[in-house]
Amino acid sequence: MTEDKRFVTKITPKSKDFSKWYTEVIRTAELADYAPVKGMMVIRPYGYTIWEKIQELLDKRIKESGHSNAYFPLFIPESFLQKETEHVKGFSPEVAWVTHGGEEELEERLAVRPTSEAVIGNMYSKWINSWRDLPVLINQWSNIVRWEKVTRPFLRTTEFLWQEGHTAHENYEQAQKETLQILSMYQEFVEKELSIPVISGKKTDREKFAGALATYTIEALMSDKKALQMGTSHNLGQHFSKVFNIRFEDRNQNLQHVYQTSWGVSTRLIGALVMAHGDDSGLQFPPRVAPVQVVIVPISKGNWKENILPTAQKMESQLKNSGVRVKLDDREEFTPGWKFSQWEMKGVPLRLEIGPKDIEKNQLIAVRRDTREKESVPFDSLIDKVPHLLKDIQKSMFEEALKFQKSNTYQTEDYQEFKSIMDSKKGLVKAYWCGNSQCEEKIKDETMATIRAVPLIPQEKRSSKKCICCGAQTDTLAYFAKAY
RNA sequence: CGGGGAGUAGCGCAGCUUGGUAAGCGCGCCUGCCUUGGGAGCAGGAGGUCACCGGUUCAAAUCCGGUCUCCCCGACCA
Repeated sequence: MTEDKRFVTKITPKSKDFSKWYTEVIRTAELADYAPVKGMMVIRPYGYTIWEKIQELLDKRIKESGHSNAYFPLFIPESFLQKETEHVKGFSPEVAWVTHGGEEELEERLAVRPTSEAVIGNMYSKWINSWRDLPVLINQWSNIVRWEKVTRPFLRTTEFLWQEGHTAHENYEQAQKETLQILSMYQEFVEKELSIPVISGKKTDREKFAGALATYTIEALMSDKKALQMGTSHNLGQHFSKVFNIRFEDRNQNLQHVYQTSWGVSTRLIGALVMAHGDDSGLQFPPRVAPVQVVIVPISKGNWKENILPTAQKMESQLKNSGVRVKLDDREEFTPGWKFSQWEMKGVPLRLEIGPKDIEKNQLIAVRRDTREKESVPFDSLIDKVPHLLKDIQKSMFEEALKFQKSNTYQTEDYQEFKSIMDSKKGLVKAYWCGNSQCEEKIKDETMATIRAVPLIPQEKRSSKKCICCGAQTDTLAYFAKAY
């Protein structure tokens, strides 16, 4: 009978229906809610706090590596977008257009930015004249609109928030160096702060950014064993500088076009946090980005307001002073058990319980969200113990995810085996690929798997094998997976 | 964009086949009492333009047409 009651408020188990679990958990935990316009969502305070943490931690890295923030306009003249043909072909199906200002029809339509290469290119042509002006290292935090046909909260929404870096350099080598430096910055950021292990590499021509020379990506395996693109870094070469006429006089007094890069990560990272770490009880956030790192639940028993609450409050202020994001749940209307479930669902990494028995023993109980291990902690060591536990949770969440990634990564040279893995177990499959997009296409048609990344393997470590699809000799190894 | 499913209280749903009696259930919410170490109990109470627009009818949550949104599976997509 209690089983029935519990079932009502519980979310759909992840194993039963992953999609349903995903949307339910996002709404129940109040990360986001659907907005009245198709494909758009409201990021609620609890979810937005995570975005603020991501911004804070990534912005620091962006600035430390020499970049500065700026802000470019939301609207882009249609003629700008059309200058780079590949670019416009790539984005035109998903651009939203402004056609009127008030009642007046505009002479030229304005695109709501689907990305900012075009406006920024236009501005760079005015700002850059000499090699002394280079490199230009600018980042912007902004919103983006892409008219997507299929949308899902955080993973793909009509409007989303992101960061886009746009740099200009003297030569190809410097642009390439920047592209790869950013890629490894993203990898380090995602693995350290979000506790999500990624694979990194180059995108195939089919999957690269519209208008780029080369696109590099970090990809992670979600817990339903599908891959998610977490961030990309593009070497744009001179494509945009040629069409936007971004020229400079180089050190040898020759006039030439700059070499550019662009790179971004978006609110999709929040979706990744949900799918990589969540379980049947709900969300699970790594402490570094968790909106609430520690929740204190006083056991409201007997005369608890006099006997227990003051201690709980003291714990709260001690932790707050030592920089921990802590919340004291002193609501009277809920039982402790209810609160336990509630905060687990919301993904709080550490819970501290304090009850009459603990007061007697001068201790409290600490419960980890990831392992659910309970341990008693003496009051005296609270301030030392909590940061230590949080650090450990951060680390072991990464290790758990890495273990999952490894045990769901396969390597095969047999196409039948490849197919059967994609059919049954799913996950990442490493296989040799000839580099031909026809093979890539064929594999996609037959297995639904796409090439997520071609890992960057140094020449001397390469070996030569047969393409999984056509059998041609090749030294290119690729990661295949079904993807979001 | 194609195929399928759905929209009734904050959430999950029943009612629709056969139009009228009935806007109903569980959870949540409010008030009070009592409880509180893993989603307590009792009593009372509030809450609905039945997604929207139009049509048929004496009468529509229920029948018909259209629109919007969400979910699932494809196609497409940094």
